Amino acid sequence: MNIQENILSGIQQAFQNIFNHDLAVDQLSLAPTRKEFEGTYTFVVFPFLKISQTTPENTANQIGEYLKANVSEVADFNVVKGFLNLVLNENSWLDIFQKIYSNPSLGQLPSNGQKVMVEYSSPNTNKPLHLGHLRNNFLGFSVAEILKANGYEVIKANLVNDRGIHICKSMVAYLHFGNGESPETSRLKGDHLAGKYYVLFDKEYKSQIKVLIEQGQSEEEAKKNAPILLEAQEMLRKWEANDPDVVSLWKQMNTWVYAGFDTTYTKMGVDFDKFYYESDTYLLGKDIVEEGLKKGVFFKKENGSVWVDLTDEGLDEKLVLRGDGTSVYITQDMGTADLKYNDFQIDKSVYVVGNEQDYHFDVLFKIMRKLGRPYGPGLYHLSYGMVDLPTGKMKSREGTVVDADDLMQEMIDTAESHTKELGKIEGFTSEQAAELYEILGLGALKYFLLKVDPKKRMLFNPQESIEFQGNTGPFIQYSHARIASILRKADQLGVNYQNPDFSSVSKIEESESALIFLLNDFEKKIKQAGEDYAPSIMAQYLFDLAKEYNRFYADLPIFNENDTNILTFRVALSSLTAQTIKKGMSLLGIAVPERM
RNA sequence: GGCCCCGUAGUUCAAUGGAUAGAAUAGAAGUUUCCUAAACUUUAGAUACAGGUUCGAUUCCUGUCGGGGCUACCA
Repeated sequence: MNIQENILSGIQQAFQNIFNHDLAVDQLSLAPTRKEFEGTYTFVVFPFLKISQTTPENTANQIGEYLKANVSEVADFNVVKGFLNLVLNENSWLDIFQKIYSNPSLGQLPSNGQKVMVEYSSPNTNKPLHLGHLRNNFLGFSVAEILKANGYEVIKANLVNDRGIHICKSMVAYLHFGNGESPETSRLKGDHLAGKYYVLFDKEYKSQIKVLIEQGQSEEEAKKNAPILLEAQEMLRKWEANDPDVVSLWKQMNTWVYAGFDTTYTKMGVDFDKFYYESDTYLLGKDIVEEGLKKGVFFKKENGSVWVDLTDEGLDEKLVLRGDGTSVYITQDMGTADLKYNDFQIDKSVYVVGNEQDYHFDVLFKIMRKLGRPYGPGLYHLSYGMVDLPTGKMKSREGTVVDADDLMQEMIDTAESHTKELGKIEGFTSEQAAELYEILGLGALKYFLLKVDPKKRMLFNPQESIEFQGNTGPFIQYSHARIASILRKADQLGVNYQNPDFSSVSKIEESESALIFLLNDFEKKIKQAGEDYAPSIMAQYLFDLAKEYNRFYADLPIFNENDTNILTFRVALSSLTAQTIKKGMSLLGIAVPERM
């Protein structure tokens, strides 16, 4: 039982003994005391005045007296209006610290026996990844790691969109303008090569439209009749008919693209346990349409098209199969949902997909629940907001995107020049230096994209957004490096902080208890981040922790301390902070350096 | 038009219905014979607007204004 649970159960007893009223513990909660008041935890009594039948002050005072007398950790209390502020005694702080410090599996909750799949990334194979994909990939990876820490068995999945009209566009343009170019001859990464022809397609398409309009067609007609578009559509038909030439070109281009993606994923530091390809799954789901018709969940219209009626759930009627018997996207998504379950018997399934598809997933999940799928209640759309540029939205076709590879490299370069300016790489080999620049550059980028609530739209200003000071990844990394330096010194001096004896430590400074308070919160934050699928909660926490550590660091010079036990305690406190930062940052997919 | 999301310091972000709305950055002023100044300390600055519910509203409800998304037998 941890300290908060202890106090809450004390409050529960207080209500029983003083007001003769039974309350469940989960009706009670503690908030951290604001720093302008004395105390650690605050209990707000306003909601319970009906029970106490007296003034807020009286209620708070009576509960305070009870806690002081009956809960050993509570040393004192004060009451401000309806706020009961609790002061913990010094021994409790040490007890709390020692309990966490001796836990061999810091930041890892025991297995809950559940399996969850996190699908993320899910790129199209006609173009390279951009800034928006970075948010998706970092989010997906981080959420997967956070769920692991919460005790889930996690399967990271990537559903690659490797077929369809967009790939055919790149292929057609390649046939026209490619001259047999390959990644080797052009020295372009494969995904960038495919992207180049996607852009070329659009350029040619637009100029053909212009010509057709000049010849007298309406814009609408011209958009449908442009020869290069007709070619792409014809190519898609051939692909579906398994035309050997088309399939061979398709395989060739995808092979190039995957090699490019591999490089990018490695740089990002993300990975996957399972790949699904839409070329394998795009025909799935038709059996579910049949099933739905039999169960009466779907209905058929006169022209043979199949629909689901979701008006009772506040949505519309939605098409699930075309009149000609061909699939729409949701048909395939139904099939893939079943496929995932059949492959892994997952309890939960998380889809990391942008919020422009909110409606689509709302419909998909409601359908699967109506069909009574066992995994239905565990379906979750992690809907994240777009990343905007100061110039507006990014568009791949028009080339107004921030390329993922370029951006990561710029970050690493910036980290390098910044580090050199500060003169911080004395004694580094060139390999070590290069590794550090990568850790810092990617740390800054990942932290920047993860510190914001995933649901919210965010702005990325390439000039100003990425910094290395303040609420940033490098600030937290720096705090870790500082501690690492202290631990090296402690090791040199033979300080036994691994198995410390704190029996003679009697006084806890304010900056120490504030730090212990935060360290004690780590597990709670892991749970919250998992329940809300929100790495931002972890990011904010780590920033607060690093900030608190730097305050402690400036406040109390460790090696000037004469009392060996106190010195050892402070080194141990530093060590636990470093471990917490390291583990917490790993949940964000961010590495921390030993020196910087 | 219909549906959904969002409006918080100059800027980028916080705040399970709780106290005097927190940070960071940019601005102003300080800290280094002392473990890494990518740090620390001090200072100034914000809930779009109008109602309502509540002991208490940035948070919940209604309306207005502003921004974004969805609205195809596309995804």
